Amino acid sequence: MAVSSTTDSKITQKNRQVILKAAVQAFAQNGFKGTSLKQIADDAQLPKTNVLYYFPSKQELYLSVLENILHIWNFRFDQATVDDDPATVLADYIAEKMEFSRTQPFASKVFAMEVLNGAENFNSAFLTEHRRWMEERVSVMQQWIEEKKVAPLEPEYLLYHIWACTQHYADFSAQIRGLKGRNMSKKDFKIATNNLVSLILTGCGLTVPDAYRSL
Amino acid sequence: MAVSSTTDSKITQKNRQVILKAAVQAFAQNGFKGTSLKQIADDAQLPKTNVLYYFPSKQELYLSVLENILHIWNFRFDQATVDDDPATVLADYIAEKMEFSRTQPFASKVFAMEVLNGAENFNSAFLTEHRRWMEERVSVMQQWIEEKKVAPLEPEYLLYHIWACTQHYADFSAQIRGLKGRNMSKKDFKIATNNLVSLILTGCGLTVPDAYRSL
DNA sequence: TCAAAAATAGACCAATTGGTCAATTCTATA
DNA sequence: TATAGAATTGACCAATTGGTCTATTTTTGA
Repeated sequence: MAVSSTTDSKITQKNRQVILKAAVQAFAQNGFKGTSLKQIADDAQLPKTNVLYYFPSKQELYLSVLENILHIWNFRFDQATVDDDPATVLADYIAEKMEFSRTQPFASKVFAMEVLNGAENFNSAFLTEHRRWMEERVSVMQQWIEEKKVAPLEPEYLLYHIWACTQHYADFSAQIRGLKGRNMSKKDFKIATNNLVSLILTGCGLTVPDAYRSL
Repeated sequence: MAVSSTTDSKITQKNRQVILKAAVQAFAQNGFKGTSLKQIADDAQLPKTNVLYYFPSKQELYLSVLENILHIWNFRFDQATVDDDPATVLADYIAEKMEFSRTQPFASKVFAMEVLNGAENFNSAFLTEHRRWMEERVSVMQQWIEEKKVAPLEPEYLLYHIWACTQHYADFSAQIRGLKGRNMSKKDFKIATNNLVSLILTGCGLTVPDAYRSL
């Protein structure tokens, strides 16, 4: 659904992408109910009727946006096993999620707002996959703990904390901008990432890899 | 503004509170634009006209809700000095914020959504106070670091991470519920708090106080 | 007790909303 | 080049929105 099928014409593909891009930003700024089709159409520089030509309804458009986001989300999930080095795996995962927050803040915000509003638009396929992923990660981390490689923290909560911190830089960028007086630069993100990696890895009893050492 | 003035009658005070309570939940679930006065009125079991009798407009009602939240927010900010024990101060602050997430999830969600949507409704007074508070906390933590009591992490980012993790349990409760299959109990919050305290304090090179030890 | 003020409430309004329909223009291909 | 299908577009519609106005009821305090 989310991926444009190959049977679509060039024009359809382009217009659908233009609309989706405008929609992500609009939904991120005003939520589902707060966003009007006119606003999306204006942003996409298309008449409103055209938006409804490419997406049957506002709800369907929103679901497409959401599906795209979840697709990226899952794509980026790591595939670590027990034999990998916990420090490297966790540090890289944190860095990857930070990079997502930096480059795709609107996607993160739409996801956040959907969850905030009750997450009633996630389909059961996503939830199933999400749970399975979680179980597998928890299992790997539990083995790390048994092997005394990682401090005995609940893996489930550790994952929540990693998500919370990394997504915070996208979702709460307005608050950070207010405090800093400016938007976070690429360099700021680098510093934040290293600080976060250091905090969490040290908190887990791990040594911080050299690549994340400068503070 | 947010605090009901003493000149208001009993009826006014009660009705304003009933409306505010309904409004917090409604705004948390649908955002500002997505919430209708009719919905708030129905939740408050009052005719819509009555809501507009107590609050001049939807915008003013929203600002009142926001001001109440910010008031609580600042109220709870700690007042630690250099001479206090970093471990105790940070652990208690984390626990306090977790308790806020547990008992006032809707307030946290409205705050989150306001920031998510650009934080354009925060008045400059809040921003000024927010910045001042931040500077003072950062200053205290920097001195702790200089005295080698705390690991050399950027205080600013450490605070972001504490906010992110603690608020996550309110703002992303729907996601956690989806993964856990149920809402978090009081006991779950206790476990999450101890895990978080352990993670962050250890990450800062501090010893976890006994009160937060059981995992 | 009784009048002034506070509170309640229904009827109503203009603006915006998501969405439909029919007419027109463009594009690909046989 | 002719034509079928794809794409564009403006006119339009019913429903919902925030908000006003006016009339009625309830409460308060001299």
